[in-house]
Amino acid sequence: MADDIVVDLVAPVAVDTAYSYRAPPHLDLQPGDIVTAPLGSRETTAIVWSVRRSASAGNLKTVSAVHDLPRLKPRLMEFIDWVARYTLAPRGMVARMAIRAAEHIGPETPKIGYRATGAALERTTPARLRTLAAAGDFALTKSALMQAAAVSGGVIDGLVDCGALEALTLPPAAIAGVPLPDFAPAQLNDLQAEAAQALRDAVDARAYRASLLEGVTGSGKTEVYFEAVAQALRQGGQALILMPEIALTAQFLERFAGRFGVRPAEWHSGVAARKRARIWQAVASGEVKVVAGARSALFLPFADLRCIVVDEEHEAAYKQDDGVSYHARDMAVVRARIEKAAIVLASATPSIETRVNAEQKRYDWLRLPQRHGARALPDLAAIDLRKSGPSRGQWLSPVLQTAVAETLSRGEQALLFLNRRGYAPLTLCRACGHRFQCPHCTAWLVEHRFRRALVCHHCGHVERRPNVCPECASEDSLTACGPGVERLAEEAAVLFPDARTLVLSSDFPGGAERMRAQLQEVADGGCDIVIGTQLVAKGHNFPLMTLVGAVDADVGLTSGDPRAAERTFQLLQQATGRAGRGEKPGRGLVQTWQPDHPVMRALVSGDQEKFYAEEISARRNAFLPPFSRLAALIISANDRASAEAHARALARIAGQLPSAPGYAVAPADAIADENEITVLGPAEAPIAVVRGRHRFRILARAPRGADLQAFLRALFREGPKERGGVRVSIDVDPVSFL
DNA sequence: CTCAGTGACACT
DNA sequence: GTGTCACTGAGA
Repeated sequence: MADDIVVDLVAPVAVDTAYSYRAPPHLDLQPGDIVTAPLGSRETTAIVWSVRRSASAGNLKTVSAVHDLPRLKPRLMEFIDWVARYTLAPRGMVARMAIRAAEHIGPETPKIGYRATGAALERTTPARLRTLAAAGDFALTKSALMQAAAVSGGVIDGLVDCGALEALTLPPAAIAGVPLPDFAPAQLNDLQAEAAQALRDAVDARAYRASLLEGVTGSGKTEVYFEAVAQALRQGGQALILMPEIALTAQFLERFAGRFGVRPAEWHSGVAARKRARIWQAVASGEVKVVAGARSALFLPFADLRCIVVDEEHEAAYKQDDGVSYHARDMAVVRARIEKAAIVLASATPSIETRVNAEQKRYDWLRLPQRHGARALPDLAAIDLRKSGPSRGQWLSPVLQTAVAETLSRGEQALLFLNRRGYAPLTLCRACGHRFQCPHCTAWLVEHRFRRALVCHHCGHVERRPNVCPECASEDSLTACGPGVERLAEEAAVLFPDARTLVLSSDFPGGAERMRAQLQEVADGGCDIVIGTQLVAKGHNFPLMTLVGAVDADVGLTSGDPRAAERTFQLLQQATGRAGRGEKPGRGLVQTWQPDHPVMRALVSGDQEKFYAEEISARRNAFLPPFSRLAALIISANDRASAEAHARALARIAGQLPSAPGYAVAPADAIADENEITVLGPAEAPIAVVRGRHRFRILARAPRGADLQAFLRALFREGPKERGGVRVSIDVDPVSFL
């Protein structure tokens, strides 16, 4: 009897192991094929991971069918394996990210268009005439025609029946045009040209090569990395540009089109499932040459990837926290290594991790220290809130008020930047001193006057803002303390009653689409004063903006996270960098209580190097990333007590594992031994409450090179059995250390 | 005694 | 991830 063919399939389910199936010989399955197979009581899509011969496949289920999709390349499969091992996520879940989009490939429903034939009508009605007038020679879809002629579908059907309109099947729209590497090359200055040449060489090398492209806002980083993309195109290869979701704007796509003639294929959560499926296919076939996408684009099945760009490399948004938790910037480097491609990490304010990699020569280091063209960097000054702060009940100091007034009088835009959503960060009772605190965490409740609610920004808890103090029952005694963007808008409306003011905050309804529209409106000059949280600081150009006021620059500095200084510096640098990107020079005013803080000094003096030097040595001394590696176990349950009990039990067991010399309840300063894995025990309070689940966290810290993954796997194996709805997940390379 | 809601478990 | 099964508590 002939041997049976057996295939091992990785299904998009939360398991790590591949399942074996019998393969019908006529399917001729190869690794990378996408198939359907029975799993439990249903049929699932799965990836053929390996093919072998076996004497007895008698008790195995049989593969049902092969999809008519391009085979996944071995390099993508290797990447999936790598990510799963590194992040300790089930391999099936990582595979799912790579093929999720393909599952929406259905038989393409052909679009029907309608066109006037010119045939005479037996009976004319106003609706029919309108429709024929709107129809013309171009075929329009039914809904477009209905809209244009303001008629219902019945009229169109009637016209088709009597021959005045004809229905045609429209050819499917091309998913993306072909970008031309030499469509409109930018004029580069000497430094840019030099950096661009280095990147072209890196792409030409056809080998893994990582480069940090560090350049101040406005120095023309984009033009430079476009040259790397162009070089990949000249070779007939593909390129991927990763960006934080918020930065993927029409503005960027147009800029790309200006350089290459067409827009790149777009990949983010706002793209419809069907369209994503088509892009997925076109990327696999090599038809799509350039993808600009959010972090999930990293798992696309590129046919021939030669270049990856990670724009705004330092952004925390590259970290995915739900489901498989991975850092897209780091995984992009891994993908580039596997694909033997060039990778460019671009930022004005690189992460400490990337800077250290550049300094240690793991990455090439390309620097653009000046702004492109004649534009100077904005003129920055600190406003010492202790000496020249605003009067009581106000948040804008006299200096800033004057600056805004001057800016408005010149017809230019001002940005008031305050990284605090809502109306006021704290509400207290003047009568009894009661402070509104979140029942689940230790955070204050933030008043959102617009929604008439008190909100916990830590865990999402919402309650109605009462009029009476819940503690002492006094009426009208509740006072808002401190500013939020809503309160700032109130102040701006009083100070500048004639200015058009727009508040931009991520918690306003309407989602990402509305946000993009509003950012565009600002860029087009649709308002005079923009009041915004961190999202206005990022990735968008406002050519008319000449003044940026950081209203409370110290926000975030006291959060206790060792990355706080780095993040505050990056944020303020980016926010103030919004000023003066158009024709006119910009100015930045930074209101701070701590003008002597290293972050403020570095910001105002422009001495970024000193800041990096200090931060890096502080990290080295504290044995923090990138001089160690961190992973967090996240223990969550609906019931706080069981989550906490489980976290404590896990920490206790971790302390007994051979590779762990012990654990400390106090974080950060408890290093048992720099050469061994240290477990920092569970915090007393839950880290957060997410969707009703209380989350505790245990940190594990390991020296570079230690097998942190093996340790965590052992901890899982030896750990207490999960019960009481307790779930444990792992976050390798957490963005926040605490 | 039935039914919806919850959690544990297995899936080749 | 998702379907199934056992178990629970509310209601006829």
